[in-house]
Amino acid sequence: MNVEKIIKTDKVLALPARTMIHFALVNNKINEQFALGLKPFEISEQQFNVLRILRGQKDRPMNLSGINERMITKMSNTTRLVDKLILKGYVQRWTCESNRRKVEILITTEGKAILMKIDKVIEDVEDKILKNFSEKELKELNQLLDKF
Amino acid sequence: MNVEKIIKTDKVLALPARTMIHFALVNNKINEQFALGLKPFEISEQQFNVLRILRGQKDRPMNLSGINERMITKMSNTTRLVDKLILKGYVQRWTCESNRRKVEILITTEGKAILMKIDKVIEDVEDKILKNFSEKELKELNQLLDKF
DNA sequence: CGTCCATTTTCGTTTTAACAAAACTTTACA
DNA sequence: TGTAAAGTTTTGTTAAAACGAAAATGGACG
Repeated sequence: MNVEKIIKTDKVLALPARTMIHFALVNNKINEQFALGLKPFEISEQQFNVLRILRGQKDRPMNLSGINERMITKMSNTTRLVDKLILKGYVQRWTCESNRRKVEILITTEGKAILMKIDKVIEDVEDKILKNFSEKELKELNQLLDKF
Repeated sequence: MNVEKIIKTDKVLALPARTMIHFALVNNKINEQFALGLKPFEISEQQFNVLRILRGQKDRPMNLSGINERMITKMSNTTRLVDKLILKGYVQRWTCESNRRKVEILITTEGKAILMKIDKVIEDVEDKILKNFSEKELKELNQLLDKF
């Protein structure tokens, strides 16, 4: 990926600015690929994230805050993400017995099933996106990303 | 930034998956900072990009495709970005004499003026985001980003 | 018990993005 | 010239995200 070529400039970009633009371009590329992979499942990337998070808790139900803390979405929208997933039958929700302010959210069997299918596709997408990286380079990249 | 801590997992993530999550987290952080910096100017990041692109062309007017090629937004939305900027008085638009399908878009004096103010803020945001990076590390990061 | 406050979730609204299709102009060419 | 095709921009519609405020419950304390 050549930044200057993509944004069609012949100027020399300052390194920090170039890094920011570079980052945005890569992120865009990644998002496109993920969206493409998820499209056949008619599920958005954030919905997919919710499902992954719920699966990670095994069969322990989570409440909204718990889910939200692990995501980058705003709380108010997490509610709606869960709404969508309920409509599709991938998660269940009920209000918590002991504390009626809370809700308990759990992934369903159907949710787990589709997640397994999606997993394969996502792995392929990841491999495709990262195909130019050696393991060593990936580690270096992760170390650099840690600095943010 | 510690990925596992942020997403509150105690699992060992596969390196490709971790990289993708890492990337998304960093991108989110960057966007938040930029949005915060731009907020006082009541201008979105994409609107800011349009202005920067127009300035880059000096006083040569651009058409929509030209702007759009340098951005990650879809064409149809670039129209609306320009609409917003016209309302604010930062750009002008008229239909091209020689080819009436095209439009000519130009940054105004007001546009250049606000851009100069924004520049300072954006530089600060960049420096803040990248404060943990040495120049050498920034170059390494850019080289790794090129591999995408 | 009643009242105030903190916690948790949801709702309403506005802005932004994605996608598809229409509108308008030019060009080519029969 | 008339008409189809291609190029350029705009519009319409729907889904997603950002932001702020409201609702509902639980806990503390007079």
